[in-house]
Amino acid sequence: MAEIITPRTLKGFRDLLPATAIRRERLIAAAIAVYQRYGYVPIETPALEYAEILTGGGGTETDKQMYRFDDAGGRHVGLRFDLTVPLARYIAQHIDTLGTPFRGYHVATVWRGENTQRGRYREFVQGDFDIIGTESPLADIETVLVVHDVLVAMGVDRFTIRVNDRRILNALLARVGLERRAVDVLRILDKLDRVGAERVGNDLAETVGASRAQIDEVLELTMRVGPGAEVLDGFADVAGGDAAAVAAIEMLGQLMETATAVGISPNRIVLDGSIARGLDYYTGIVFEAYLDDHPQVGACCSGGRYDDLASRYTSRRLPAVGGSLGVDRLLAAVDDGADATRSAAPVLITRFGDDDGVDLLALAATLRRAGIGVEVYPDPDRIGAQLRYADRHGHRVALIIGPDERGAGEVKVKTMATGDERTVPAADVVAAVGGMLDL
RNA sequence: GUGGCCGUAGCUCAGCCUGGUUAGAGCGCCUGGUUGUGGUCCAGGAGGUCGCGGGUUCGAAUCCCGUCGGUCACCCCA
Repeated sequence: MAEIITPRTLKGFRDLLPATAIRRERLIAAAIAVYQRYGYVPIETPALEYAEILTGGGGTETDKQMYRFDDAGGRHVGLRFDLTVPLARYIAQHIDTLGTPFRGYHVATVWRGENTQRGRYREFVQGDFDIIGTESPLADIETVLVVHDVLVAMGVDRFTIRVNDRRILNALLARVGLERRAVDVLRILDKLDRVGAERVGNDLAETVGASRAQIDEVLELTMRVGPGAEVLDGFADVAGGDAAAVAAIEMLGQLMETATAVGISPNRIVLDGSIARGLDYYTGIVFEAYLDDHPQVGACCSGGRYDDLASRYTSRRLPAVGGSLGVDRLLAAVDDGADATRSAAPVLITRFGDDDGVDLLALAATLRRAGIGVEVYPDPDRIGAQLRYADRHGHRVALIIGPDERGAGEVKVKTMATGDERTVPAADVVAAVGGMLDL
C-alpha cells in the first residue's frame, strides 16, 4: 500500500473553501465591472518573467521577496511580485499597437516571499488599473473616482481614500534642503500614522540627520488632514511658490470639487499630507484607501502617478497614473468564513429511484435555457435528505417528480422558504419557477 | 528574515501550569421517529495520528528540543 502523503499547503499559500471563493469572485467581478464602465480594457501577462525584467533597477527589498529560480532550460526566471513592473514591460513592448492614452486593467495573482499575517499572504490577487500616456490632471482625478466606485460596488460601506501629491512633498523637501534624502524621508513619513510624530521626528534626525527646524517643517505638512479648502491652503503654505506643487494643489482642489459635484460623501475622500507611499517611483498624486472598520489589514488599495513607468525598458516617455486593488486584503476584511457551502443555482431537482433520471437532465436543460440556474440531485436518496440538502445549500425552489407526477405529466414545485407546493403541468414549469424566483 | 503568542472532533473551544484508568463540551454531520417532504422537537450514532518528528519518563495532549502551519509586532506592503 502506497504511503499516504499528508495534504498540506505552503506557508502563505492557501486553499479557498467555496464560501470564500465565491466572495473573492464577487469582489473581482465588481471591480472589473467598474473598470469597464470607465473604459478600461483587460490585459494579461505571464506569471513567470525573466528575472532581469523583474529585478532590473528594482529595490533590494523586492529582490529578496521575489520567488526566483532557473528553469529547466537554464533561464533565470522569477514570479511577478506585483503587476506594475510587468505592466511597464508590457507597455514598452506593445504601446505602438495600443496607442495612447491607453486604459488597461490587470487582475492577477502575484507572489512575494515575505512573512505572513492576516490579509498578508505569499500568493495573493491584485487588481490594477492604469491610464498610460497622459499627464492630464483629469486622469489623476478619474483614478481616485475609480477606487471610490470600486469600493462602493463591492458593498464596502465605510472607507476613506487618503490623497496627497508627491510634488508638494518634493517642494517642501527642496525648500528645507532635504531633497537629496527624499527617498529615506518618504519612507519614514509613510509610517507616521503607525508610529506617531515623535518617532518620525526621531527617525528623521537619526537616519537623514534632519535638524529640528527641518523636522518641524516636514511634520507641519504631514499633520494636515481633511476634506476642506483649509488643508489645501496649508499645502500651499508649506510648498512655497514651487510651480509643480502649485499645479498639484490645483489638481487636488479639482479632485475635491469633482467629488462634491458627483455626490461622493465628504469623508470618503480626504486630503492627507502624511500619505507618502514608500515606493520612490511615484511622481505626482499618491493615494491609499483604508477600510474604516478594518484598519489592521492596512491599505486595501493604493496607487498614484508614475511618469517614468517604462523608462527601464524604453527611451520613450510614458507617463502613467493608476491604482492597485488588494483583492485578498479586502477579502480578509469582508470574509468571516461563516457560511456553509451554498449552491450557485437557485433550483434543485430532486430524484426518485423509479427510473434512470435522465428526464431530469432534460428538464434542467429547459430551465437553464430560460436563464434559471438548476442543480440535479444525482442519487435517489430519501426525499427528506434531498430536501435537507436543498435547505442547507440555499436552494430556493425544489422540483419533485415522483411516480405520481410523472404519470400525470406534472411537476411539483416547492418553495423552500414557505414550504408551499404547487403541482403544475410539465410544460408550465419554466413559467412557474420563474414566477417564484421573481424573474 | 527577527521576536512573542497559538496549533485538541468539520467549526469554536475546555483539559496542559501541579504528566497517570476508555480525551470532553457546544454547534455541525449521520440515522430513526415521518413506507414521497427540509427548516422545530425527541431519541440514538459516527467522527480525534491531541499539527508533525524526536527526547525525558514506568507512563506525555500535558514537560523539553526541532519542524510545519496560523497569528501579532518589526520590516515591508495589496
